[in-house]
Amino acid sequence: MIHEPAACAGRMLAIRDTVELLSGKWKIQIIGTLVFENSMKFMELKRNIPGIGAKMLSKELQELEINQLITRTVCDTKPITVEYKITPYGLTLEPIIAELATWGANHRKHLFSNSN
Amino acid sequence: MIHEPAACAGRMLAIRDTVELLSGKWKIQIIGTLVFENSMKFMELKRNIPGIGAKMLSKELQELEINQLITRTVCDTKPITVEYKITPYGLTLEPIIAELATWGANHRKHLFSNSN
DNA sequence: CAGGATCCGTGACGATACTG
DNA sequence: CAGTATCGTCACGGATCCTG
Repeated sequence: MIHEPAACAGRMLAIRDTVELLSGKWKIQIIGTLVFENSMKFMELKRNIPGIGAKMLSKELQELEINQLITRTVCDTKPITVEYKITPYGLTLEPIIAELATWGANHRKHLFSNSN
Repeated sequence: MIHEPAACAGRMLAIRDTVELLSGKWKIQIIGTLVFENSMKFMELKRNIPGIGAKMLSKELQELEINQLITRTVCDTKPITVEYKITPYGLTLEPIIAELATWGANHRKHLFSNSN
């Protein structure tokens, strides 16, 4: 963590890249559950992420797949079924997810201790 | 990091909270520069974040201030000047920012090694 | 210089209905 | 069940002008 202007600019660019990759209302949540569960069916994901619609889930999953963060596998079960799995590269995001989770948990306590 | 359903739901909630707090196109970048520079004038921030407009910068700063992540101080200089500073609580976000930055940097290498 | 007021376009997002 | 197609909306975000 050096503090020169050039390094700072590069750091900002890196941040921008990551944020853009995880843009959208649901991507972080999707990655968050897949990092934990490793693998999940479309319907399970939909149930696990309250409020998301099929269209949005489908779209976000496609974008995540394009970026090599997850894989999509069609299982030939009775009614067709699709399994989404996090890739090794996607697992790389785990530290970010973990930080977001622990910060959010602490934030709850913070709000509470301020008598909210 | 236990793996029971209840803990999972709580974790998702925490993630959601954090993401919401940092929602918007610019908040993470603003926090990112303030975590580094600690304190900055409005105009410096605007120069430091390419593409942002005065209205957006102002709005995002207000929301960050409401959430106790930064402070706003009016300096009575010749033409008035406002200084934004990260709070101790705001500094708490540093691990998240750091993770985003290092991941983004690695992502660049990843894309390069895949001959893009 | 900081930032509010106003106007406006775009696209992200949602609901519904439909196919294989 | 998984996904697409179609349609509609609203708020996010940008450009410009104006004030203390």
